[in-house]
Amino acid sequence: MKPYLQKLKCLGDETRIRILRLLLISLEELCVCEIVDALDIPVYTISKHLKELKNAGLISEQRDGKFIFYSLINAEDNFTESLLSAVLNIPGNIFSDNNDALEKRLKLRENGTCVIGMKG
Amino acid sequence: MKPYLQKLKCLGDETRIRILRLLLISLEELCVCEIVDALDIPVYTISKHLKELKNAGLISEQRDGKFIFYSLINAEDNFTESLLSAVLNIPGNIFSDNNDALEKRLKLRENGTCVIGMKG
DNA sequence: CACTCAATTGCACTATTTTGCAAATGTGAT
DNA sequence: ATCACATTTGCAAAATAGTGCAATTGAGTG
Repeated sequence: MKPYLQKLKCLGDETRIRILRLLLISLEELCVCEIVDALDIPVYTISKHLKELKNAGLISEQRDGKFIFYSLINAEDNFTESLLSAVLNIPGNIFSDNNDALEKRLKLRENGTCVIGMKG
Repeated sequence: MKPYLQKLKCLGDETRIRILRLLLISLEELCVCEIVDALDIPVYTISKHLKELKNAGLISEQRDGKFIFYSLINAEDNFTESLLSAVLNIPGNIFSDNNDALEKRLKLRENGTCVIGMKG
């Protein structure tokens, strides 16, 4: 039960849902500072939520130099797949501000990767 | 965001997941006392969780004399549908004790409805 | 109306979770 | 080694959620 409950609990927080949505929509790995700018939430808060999502097995982490990128795991089981599909089925307008901010932020990438820090 | 988050939060509690599983598997309305016996959890705890599930719009309530029956809503939107399908995708063995107890309890029905109280 | 029983509720208590800040870590550059 | 900067972490405070019991409601019955 524990792993299932852990994933479910993870989805019970607005910030984590917003993070998952960004990753679901953008379909690529995102740098912590890009997520911070897209959601306009303090780094340490984002960082802690990312940790929980990772512990729950919903996202994975790759470091590239100074930057740390997170990406969705690809759901290997029906349970996780249904969960992610639920997140994706939340109407998009709720997230339009976040998406706009992310889009703007992603334009600042160079060679397809993050090169600037926070407060961009 | 609120209604979506409310449903998601609802799924972050083990007791509520067990209640939903019973309703999903049995595919019929269940009396509070039947749920109590199936899960072996105090009535007042069950009652409070049922209330939350109802407030979240996941189940509905019908009184019939002394007894109150709860049943799953039929998901009208993709979001809710995905959520319920996630619950259904949790491996069944975790719930086998509950299912066995429920089955035993349902045998005590008369004319297809609950006629006895708690601690059956 | 009084009694019984199913179910809910109010309140206090105890987790569990979230947040905020300051300090620490890790990495690249000078 | 020092500095700058992205990110994480530890710890205390604040907010939220869950539990247990006693009291209450609501419905049926004598």
